[in-house]
Amino acid sequence: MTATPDFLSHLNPSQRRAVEHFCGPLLVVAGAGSGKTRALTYRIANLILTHKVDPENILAVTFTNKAAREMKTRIETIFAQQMAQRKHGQRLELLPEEEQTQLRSRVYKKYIKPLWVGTFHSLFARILRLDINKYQDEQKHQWNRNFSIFDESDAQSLVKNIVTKQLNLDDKKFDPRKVRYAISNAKNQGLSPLDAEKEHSGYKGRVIAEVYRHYQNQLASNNALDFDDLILVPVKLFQQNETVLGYWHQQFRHILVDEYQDTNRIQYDLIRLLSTNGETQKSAWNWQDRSIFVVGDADQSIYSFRMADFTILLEFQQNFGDGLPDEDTRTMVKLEENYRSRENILQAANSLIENNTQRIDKVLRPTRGLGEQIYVHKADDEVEEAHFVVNQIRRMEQQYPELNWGNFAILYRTNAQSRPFEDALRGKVPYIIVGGLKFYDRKEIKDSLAYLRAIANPDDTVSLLRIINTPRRGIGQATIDRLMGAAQELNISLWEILSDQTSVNTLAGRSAKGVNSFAEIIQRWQQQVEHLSAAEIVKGIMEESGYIDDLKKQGTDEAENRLENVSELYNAVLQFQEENEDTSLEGFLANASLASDLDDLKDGQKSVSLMTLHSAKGLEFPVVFLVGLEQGLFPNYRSMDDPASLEEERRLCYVGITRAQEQLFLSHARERRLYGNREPAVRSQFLEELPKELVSSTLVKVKKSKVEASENNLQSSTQLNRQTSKRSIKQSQEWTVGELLIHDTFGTGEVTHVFGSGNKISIAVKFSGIGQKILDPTKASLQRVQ
DNA sequence: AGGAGTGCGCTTTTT
DNA sequence: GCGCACTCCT
Repeated sequence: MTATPDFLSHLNPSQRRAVEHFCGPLLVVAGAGSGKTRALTYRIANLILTHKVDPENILAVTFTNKAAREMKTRIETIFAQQMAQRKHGQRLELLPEEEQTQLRSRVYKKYIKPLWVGTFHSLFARILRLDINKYQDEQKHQWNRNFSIFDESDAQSLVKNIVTKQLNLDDKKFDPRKVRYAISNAKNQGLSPLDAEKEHSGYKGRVIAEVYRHYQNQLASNNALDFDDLILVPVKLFQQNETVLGYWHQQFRHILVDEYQDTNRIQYDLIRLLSTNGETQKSAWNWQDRSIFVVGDADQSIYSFRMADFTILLEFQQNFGDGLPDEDTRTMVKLEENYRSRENILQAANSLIENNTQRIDKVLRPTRGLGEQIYVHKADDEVEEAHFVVNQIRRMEQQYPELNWGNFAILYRTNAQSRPFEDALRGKVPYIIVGGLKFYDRKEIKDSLAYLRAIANPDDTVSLLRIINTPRRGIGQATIDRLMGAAQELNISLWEILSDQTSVNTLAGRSAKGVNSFAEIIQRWQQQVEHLSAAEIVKGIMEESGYIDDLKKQGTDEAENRLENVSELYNAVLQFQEENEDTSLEGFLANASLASDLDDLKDGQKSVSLMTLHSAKGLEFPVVFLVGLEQGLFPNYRSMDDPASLEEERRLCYVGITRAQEQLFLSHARERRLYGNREPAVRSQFLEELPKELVSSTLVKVKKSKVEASENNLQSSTQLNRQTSKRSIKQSQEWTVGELLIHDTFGTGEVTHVFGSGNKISIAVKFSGIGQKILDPTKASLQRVQ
């Protein structure tokens, strides 16, 4: 590999400082759209290329699995590019396809696969599968490497069961959801059930601590962990076992954390333990050949309900850095140029966020043209709002050849708002909904996974109970109660009863036959788990259990759909096996529990994206519709009487606005259905916080009667805004000779000629070391420099 | 044991 | 306005 990587020329000076930083701590304050992913990926590449860091010594924490995948792909491209240059003296994309694939797969194997890139949860689930046998909690509970990961609904029902059945409490007074939240809270402060008991003197707190204790006992007896445990257990393990900590400290010499403003205390503890080997004295730290590199933006902190705490970011300079003022510090870099959005959009975002008091001043310098005004649409109700948005999308898609459906996003505060938009889009425009009912939350998928979990981890009683009578095997509640009662009395797991025919025959009475045949199927697959791939097991167990036949027998559309989903799950397993070396059932299950809908959002998919503002973090779209801007909805009524929560809502709005590249539409309705009743709605205060001169509401209103009308009508009603829109889109193509730009694959270049006019522009760009290229600016992905 | 019918409460956001 | 939990009936 080359000694001085030329890819560094793609960076602006601050990005370059961040990328070239080698040892010790560094905080990168990265505003929206300032190229932080670029900084992260280039830095990783540079560590390996320039500083000869072994990829397996790099730990990079991302916020979603999707971000992790993207990061890996981008690093792979950098390496493949370098290799193409060195071995063939050519740009990667100029090589034969076959050659490219081969190069990429070599790069992947050598440099990408050994990297530790993922979310906190997936990375530490992986570490726990290696080391959890060395851990014991305060109450001497232990787990083994086949542990199940309980998702939020598993956790929820466990709590509910404890509150209502085991402790016979009033679930009005002890709302299982609130209790679960309190437990999560305790875990995120690193408190054990015993700590929680000491912490609380009041009745309610003590009861919750008791539920927590029961909850933790049950997790342990199921050999299961919840999401919080995936972070908490490693922290406790590292604290109680310095050999284990030492091992991982040694392993992860370079730690990178993305979206640092959304980490919470316990995640901070984890990172701190790993990077400092548990030394509390700064003077004892040794940064030789080590670094901690975090990237974040306090203005985009939107996960405090998940205990995220952006003061952790603000404290980085004291905790890790030199603590010097901004002018003198060597442990902080600010990325302030925004390469994403039009100036109008940026100014709106900036004005909005200035209404927050809890922030550090940060400027976002625009690098692109002024762009369009922001349109605010006042709709009659949520149905008309949806029609407005959909019609606007159809118009623009038709009008601008450079726009496709995938360039539009509809963002809302709550998942429940998606329905009217789906209704308006259906049959007309391809769309995908991110979030809401996730694939892995569907009944048939949860059932399938329960079969797999029961096979991988026989102690997982929750899963066994889910499927013991699904499909129907004539096993009723009475039988289940007797089996469970016996297990509890003997202090053994349900499975130990089920797998013993004598016990079953005594306890289950007339259902014994069903129970025994169920146990026998599970047992047979358990015995083969080591020899078979996850895919073979899924296929086998779902057929043999009668689950598939049962659905086929039903013959309804719904059952048909469920069958499709089950086979979709099978495909997911196959895909997982292709992408991962760990093809074991446990490997797949861990992945499945931590997967999210967002992970499937692909760029190539030419569909309008519908999602919540939270899901939209980190994404960008040429045209964004931010809908439902009404008091009580956004900002949400639960946040309105608490200043800190209101500021978080405002940050959420800020995140939404800064997703837009070219054009931003905001909408609100005069009245809206809520729980089935029509309620009048008031404009969101956030709308009032935008500078008047940036906003326009003169867009031609589409009347309800026109909604079903043909394209002709749509065209005529758009007359007014056509000119202005056109100007905005065109502006992105206006290039002048001498301008500098960054091309995704060719790097930095200078515009030498501009050909043609109007929509048919092409430009000639001179790239250093590559020469001149003629590009279509509407097709190529270009970033203007300054 | 299992299906059908009724009433109640609910909506933030997610790894 | 919908999903879920509970009850009653076969």
